Formats: sequence, structure tokens, C-alpha cells
Amino acid sequence: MDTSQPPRRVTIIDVARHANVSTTTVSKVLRNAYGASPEMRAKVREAIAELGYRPDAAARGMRGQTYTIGVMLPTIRNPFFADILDGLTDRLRDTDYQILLGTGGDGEDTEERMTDAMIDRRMDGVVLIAPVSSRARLEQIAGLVPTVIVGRHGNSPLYDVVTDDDFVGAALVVEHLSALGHRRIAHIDHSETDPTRLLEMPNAVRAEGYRHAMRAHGLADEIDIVATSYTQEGGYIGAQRLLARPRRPTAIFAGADFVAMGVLEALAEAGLKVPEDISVAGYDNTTFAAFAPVSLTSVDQAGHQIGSNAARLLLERISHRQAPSSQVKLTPKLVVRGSTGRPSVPD
Amino acid sequence: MDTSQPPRRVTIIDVARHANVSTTTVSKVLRNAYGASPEMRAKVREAIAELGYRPDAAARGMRGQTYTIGVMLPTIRNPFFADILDGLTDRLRDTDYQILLGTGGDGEDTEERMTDAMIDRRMDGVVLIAPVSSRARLEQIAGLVPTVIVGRHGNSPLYDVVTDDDFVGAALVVEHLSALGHRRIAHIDHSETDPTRLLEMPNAVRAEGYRHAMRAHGLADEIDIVATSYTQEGGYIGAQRLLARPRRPTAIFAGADFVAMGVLEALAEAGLKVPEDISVAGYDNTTFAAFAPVSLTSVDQAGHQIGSNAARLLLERISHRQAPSSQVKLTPKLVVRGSTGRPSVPD
DNA sequence: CAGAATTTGGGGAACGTTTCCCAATGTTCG
DNA sequence: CGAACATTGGGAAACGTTCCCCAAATTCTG
Repeated sequence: MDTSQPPRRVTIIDVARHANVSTTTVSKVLRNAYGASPEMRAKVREAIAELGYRPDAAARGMRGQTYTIGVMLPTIRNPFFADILDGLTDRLRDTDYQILLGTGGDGEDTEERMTDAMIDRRMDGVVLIAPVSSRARLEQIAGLVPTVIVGRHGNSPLYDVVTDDDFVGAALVVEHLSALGHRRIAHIDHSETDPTRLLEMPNAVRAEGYRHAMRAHGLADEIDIVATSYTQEGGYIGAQRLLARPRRPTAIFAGADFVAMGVLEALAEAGLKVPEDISVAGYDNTTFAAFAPVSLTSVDQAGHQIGSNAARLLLERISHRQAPSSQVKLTPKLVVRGSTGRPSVPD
Repeated sequence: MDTSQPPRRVTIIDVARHANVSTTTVSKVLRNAYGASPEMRAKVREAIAELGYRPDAAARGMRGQTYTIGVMLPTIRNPFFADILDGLTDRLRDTDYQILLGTGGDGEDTEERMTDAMIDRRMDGVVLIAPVSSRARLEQIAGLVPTVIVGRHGNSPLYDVVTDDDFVGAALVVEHLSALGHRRIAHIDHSETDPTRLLEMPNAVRAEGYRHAMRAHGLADEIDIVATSYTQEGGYIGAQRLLARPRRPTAIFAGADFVAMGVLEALAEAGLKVPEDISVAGYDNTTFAAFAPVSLTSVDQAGHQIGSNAARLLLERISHRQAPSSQVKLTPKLVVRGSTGRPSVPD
């Protein structure tokens, strides 16, 4: 590493000198804190503008806040997360907070590395989207930094939670398909083995909602769940297994749009037409679902609202560390498109 | 804000005390710096493990490095960026650096806010993906922090550049279509007005590559570019305009897969079959292009390699701030799929 | 074996903020 | 009008590191 220095950054001391005040006063102005007269504020602001001063976030972090909010998401590949992020961003736009993103990957270890990194950087708060870490770990994090968990059910006194009602979402799909005349409605789930996480993960709640709705519609005997994974490949494999059934389903409810993509591939390969031969529904209402040639019936989760609620809760938690935790549950809605229709051979 | 404190974090002083050494020594061990014997190292590491110590990144930033690398991307919606990010992540996995992402939006102002935020947080280096800022601004950033620019042509002594050869990529598409027998090959470009940026933006280079290749194949008279925007809507509108031509094109080369999505929608709406009635090619080889029912011929940019090269250059620049800047240009390849075929009515 | 060079460990001053004070001045009120 | 109180501004001590030194001990060298 060589030693050549870019010109030294303007510091709060430079500003204080230039405005003929103390650094304390400048600091007060910066933070809109009590104890500086309007004239002082004006003078300081002018000096700041003239010198082009920007506070050093690292230094601020040593004593006060870093004005940084960390958002962890499993991957940036899922466009649904982008909606959540937009909601967060919009809500925080007019605050002094900056959002920085980190990817948590799909494992507990990589997720831990990322959350640790956020804590080490003294972020003022974190939003964890669909985390896979154990509940104990989540509580540990929440004990160290204001935390909001998104997209994972189950609550804790230590953190706030924002979810979409996956139970209702799954029911919406079953209702829709049932109303169209379907009886053999199968579901593709993500297989989860860890018992503690089991009930908190959205996929499990969707599966439960599916089961419940099937029973409610008198279709208890038709309940048929294939557990693969929430990936395109998982959908492909799941569909293949379902097609191999002696009495094969007339409709497939995939747990995510991604999964539906795989299902559609498998169906196309098998020479089946959608929705004439078989209906398909997804979950998340991604751009992909909306794309006309695909036209996938899907459940819309209002990602934007999820994000904006998460931001609101986080700001509240930052200012009231000890307030009782709250849970926000949003209601999804079904977007019906061309991939679902009446079954060709009514049961 | 209330005052309740989570238990104080373990500091370097606690470690020093616990290991019966000075903080200096602990610091040396942490940074693998010269001046600590193997025995000391062992002793210190043990203390670190016992206490569960983690260095405070904010405090480190005050004197030394933050071990943080900022990656700015315009949006997380474009799955191509995910490939680049994977490349970056893989390359940095075994280093002490942590990647944090920021979205730059689509404007110079929001991009400036994000880059400023990264600089304020003393990031050790930044990777800017497809930035829209002015060249002067990019050089200003590069003067303050080691910088690698990705996906934007044009070089500077101040920063390193990694691009894909968009000129060649566009030519690949034209060659392919021409070989199939197409002559009326139209192109949908992103309209850019700013003159300084004009030649550096990938879309401009693609358009130029298209023109050049058309001429090289004796199709100079058939050059037909519609300038809308690199969005799905831009593709939709562009396609509509092209279909309204008296002699309409037999093939459309969209500047991005996103754009091709819009094109496909417009074609479906017009009742045209792909590729029987008209061929379509995209750029970026996103998941969407690979999706079987779409099966879009597209140019693959090797995002992973782009990312891994960017990471390599950044690490080099961090350790040799003054080294001459380098430019890496990767070669794209064409992925032929079902959306392109022989023209139905040969010219 | 003396002197030089190297290795090892540590003391303490930065780094750029915020925040706890305290002092001076102005204001209110009984 | 004097005491209590509010307002305004600033001095200086944190915060948790790194890094420039220096001193002591050890090893090398001729």
C-alpha cells in the first residue's frame, strides 16, 4: 500500500474555524439538536455549504449513530425483494438514513457473516428479509441492534415482524381453482427439515393454508403436496412427479412464481397446454407472471407495503428501543391471469 | 431515544487485558501485521475466541481500513447484475472484505447520494456498475476512493474499467440473423441525449456495433434503429413503431432482454408468431431468456467473469493506489435459441 | 567480543465525531 | 429586585481502533 494521500477531507473542525464557532455548535446544527440559535445555525450551514463538508459516518458511529440501515436479503435474484426494497427506500427517502444491502445467501453461516458485518459496522438498525437463521440467533441480533424481520412468521418480544398472510394467500388460490371446477389441486412446497424453523417459514404456512382451504372446500381427500424446493428446478421436478401420478392433478399451485416457471417448462415438455390441459398458479406476482406470453395467475403480496411498514417499525424501534414489539400482517390478493381455467374433464 | 444499554461490546482492550498483552499486540495479530511472535499470536487468538471478540469496523475506519467494499448498482431488478455480484462475491469470499450493496437508481442525483454515502462510510473501495454519472463525477469519486467502473466504456487514468465488448456482441447478433437469411434487421436502442456520456454507454456501443456489422454484411441500406428506452415498455413501443413501417423488419434485435420482453408482448398482441413471422434477439442472457417457453436468442455477457475481474482489479488498486489504470474487455458469446429462425419470405 | 542489526512488545497520540459538563447571559416571576 | 430558570455557546473527555515511535532483548557480523 503506498502512502500518497488524496487531499485531506474537510472536517468538523474546519467548519467550526471557518464559521468562528466551536465544533460543539457545528455538531448541534448537524444533528438538529437543542442549544443553537437560529443565527448560529444559519452561519454554520453557510460554512458547511462553502466548504462542501460532509460528516464522516465512521467517526459519527464511534459516539452516536451511523445513519445507516442494513437490509439483508437472501439473494437479489428474486424480483419480489425489489418491491420490498422500494417500499423501504420510499419510506426512508426523506430521513437522514441510508440503506445498505447485504446478501445473506441461503445458509445460516453466510447469513451470520452478513449480520455480524452489519453489527460490526454499527448500523442503526437492520431489516432481515426471509432469514433462515435460528430463532435464537435472530433474538441475539435483535438484542444488539434494532431489528425488523420480514417474511417470517412467529413473533418475539425482541423484534418486530412484518409478514404477508400466507395462510390466506394459499386459500385464495384454492378457492379460485375450486370455483373454476377443479378438485384435484396439487401443491408444490419447499421441503424444510429444521423443526424450530418449520412453522415460521412462509412456505410452511402456505402449505398449511392450502391444506386448510382444501378441507374447507370438501377436498380433503384430494390434498396432494410434493415437497421439493422453491427454485425453478424444484418446480420442474415437482411437476414431473405430479404428472406421473395415476390420477394426475388438473391444477398445480406452485409455492412461488419461480417454481411455476419450472412447472411450465415441465408441462411444455410433456406436451400439455396451459390452461386447457392443466391450470397453473404461482405466488409473488413477479414481473415474470405479468409477462403477457406467460400470463401466470399469482398471489400478489404488496411488497411495497411490506417494505414501507418495515421501515416505519424500524424507525419506531430505533427511537423506542424498549417498546413492546409489534407484528404487522398484510393481506395478499389474487391476480387472475391466463394460466388458470376450467378443467377440461370435469371430475 | 431511551438509554437502556445492551451489554457493552467486547473491545480490543478487554482482549489485551485477558491475554496479558498490549492493545498494540492484539491489533498486530488482528491485521496479521509484523511484530508479533507466534506465541503471542496464539495467546491473543485464544483470548479473542474465548471472549468472542469482533473488531468494531467503525472504529477501525477512523485510523485504518473498514474492510468494506461498496458495490453500487442501478437497481436490483436486473438479474444480470446478480451474476456480476456473484463473481465479485466469489472473488472476495476468502478475504477479510465485506461487500455491501447500494442502489443508485436511475438518476445522477440519487447515484450521487449513494456514492457519497459510501465515501462517508470510508469504504475501502467501490465498484460502480453501469453508472450514469458524468465522467467528471466518476473521476472525482476515484480520486477519493479506489474505484472500478463496470459496464461503461471509456477509460480514465484514475479508475479501472471492466466491460463486455458490446460492439462485438451486437455484431454477433447481426451475423447470426444475416446467416439465417435476414436482411431487414432492426435494432431497438436506448435514447441517450447527454453528449459526454453518449459514447461511453453500453447501449451506444451496441448500436454502433449493429451499424458496423450491418454495413459489413452489405446491409447498410437496411439499418433501422428505433430509440426508446431499455425497459419492457420501451421494447413494446419500439416494436409497435417497427411494425408500422411500410416494409417491416423480419428480425428485431432488442438491446436488452428486458426490451425483448416488451417486443414479444407487442408481437403477440399483433398476432405475429415468433420466429415464424418475425425473429427476435435480446442481450444479457437472463434467466428469462433461458426460460423454455420464451427461449430467447440472446448475447451472454459472462457476468460472473465481469464481477470476478472487477474484484481483482479493485484489490490491486487498493494495494497500489498509483498503479496505472487498466481496462479489461471481455468477449461475449451468442446463445442461439428458439426465437430466431429463417425469415418466412426471403428478401 | 564489541558493535550493528533485527526482532519483539508496548506507550501514547492520533482519527472525527458526539456528549457531558459548565459558564455566561438573558428572561420570568413572586 | 433578587432568585430561579432557560437559553446559548464552548471546553474537553470519551468512543475503539491503528500506527508512529521507542526500548529492551536477541541475533548477527567481522
